[in-house]
Amino acid sequence: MTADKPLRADARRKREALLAKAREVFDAGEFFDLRFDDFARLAGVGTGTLYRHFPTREALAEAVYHEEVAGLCDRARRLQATLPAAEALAAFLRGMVDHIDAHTGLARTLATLMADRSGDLAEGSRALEQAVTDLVAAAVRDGTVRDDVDAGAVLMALHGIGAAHDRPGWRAEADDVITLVLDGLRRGRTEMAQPARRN
Amino acid sequence: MTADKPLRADARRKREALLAKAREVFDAGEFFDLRFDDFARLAGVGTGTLYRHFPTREALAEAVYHEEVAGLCDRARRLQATLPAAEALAAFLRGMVDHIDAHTGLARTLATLMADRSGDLAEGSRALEQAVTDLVAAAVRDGTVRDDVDAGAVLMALHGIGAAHDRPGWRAEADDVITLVLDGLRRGRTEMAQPARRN
DNA sequence: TGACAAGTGGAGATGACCTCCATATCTTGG
DNA sequence: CCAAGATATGGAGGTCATCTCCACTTGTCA
Repeated sequence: MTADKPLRADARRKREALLAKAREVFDAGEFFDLRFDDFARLAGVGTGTLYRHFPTREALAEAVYHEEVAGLCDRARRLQATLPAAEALAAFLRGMVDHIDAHTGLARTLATLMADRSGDLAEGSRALEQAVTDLVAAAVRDGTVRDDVDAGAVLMALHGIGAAHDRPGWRAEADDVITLVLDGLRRGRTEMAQPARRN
Repeated sequence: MTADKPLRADARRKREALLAKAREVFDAGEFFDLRFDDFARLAGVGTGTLYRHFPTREALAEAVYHEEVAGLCDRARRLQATLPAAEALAAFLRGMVDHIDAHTGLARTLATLMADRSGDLAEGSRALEQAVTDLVAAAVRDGTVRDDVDAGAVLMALHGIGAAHDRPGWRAEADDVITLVLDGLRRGRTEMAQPARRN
């Protein structure tokens, strides 16, 4: 998988410059308002070089996203190691909202990419999904969370939060989504909520 | 608002043709794989005519989306008139999943547009939002649903469902999201779910 | 240090988007 | 019914972002 060849010193430097500038532009939310060529210039690199390192906008985004996700996964692991399962899950989800809130531009960018070509980001997402799945599984194991809903549902809810981040009352609503999910995850309680599954 | 001038017979016909073809292409999920010019040809119309009626892709989408939303709002009103508030809400949300499931291409298209330029669809969305808000408000009024979460949170969750519609286990996960939301909406239950709001 | 490999940058081809206007089609008053 | 004016059409062509290509520079290794 990561059988990448050594990469010349020169090249690594340019690549780093591109990533650094990309992170900056991401956070400013200007990723899509910028001509891709201009972005190259902005990073002090020729167009050709940009395209060599990142063949598409999405590839560049994926690279940034990757580090982002790695950080979040670390956090999930730390929480899981130091808190009871249910609290770890709650803390993680609350933290996600904080994180998105603190990096609005990045959230906007990623939401767009997700919707556009979710395939390209799927690999990065997988790690995040795994982290959430682990958190939920642990809580199910110790009986604090119901076992009849898929962790994917939590991912979907998170996705909704990220994708809708430009709503006026975003922060409050996002917190409410988490509240609903966490309360909904408590064991039992399915009276008015049977899916009318057809065939 | 709708102070549109009469529109010539000819023009109306073309416009209708465009909308019909658009709906078709939407449902097939090919909306973004098609050159906009080619779409005009496909609908049997010149490029100029296409652009006159719908200045942008988004404008065209908005028109299709508008009818879509009108149908959903009707449904919400009917449910609200014939069922107890909580059941109406549940039925509506379950029905949304069915609807999206039955119109995958459309869901994909709308999700993309939402993320890209949510501003353009905001007007259409507003009607849907109002419908959900009404359903929730009624359920809050008769005491079956908690009053401390915003209806916007439900919208966000729905958004997540729509946006993630290409996940492998979509249907089951979508049902689970609704289950979580509905169970979470039941009164009380906030022990492990306090938002750690900062300032 | 020389020679080969690896990487660079930017000029220009490509192709999608949108504008513009000469032409065609409706409509309406006489 | 028919002219005249208003309204709408379509597609050729301009504009501009994207991406390719290759002559040249820079790094690496013996």
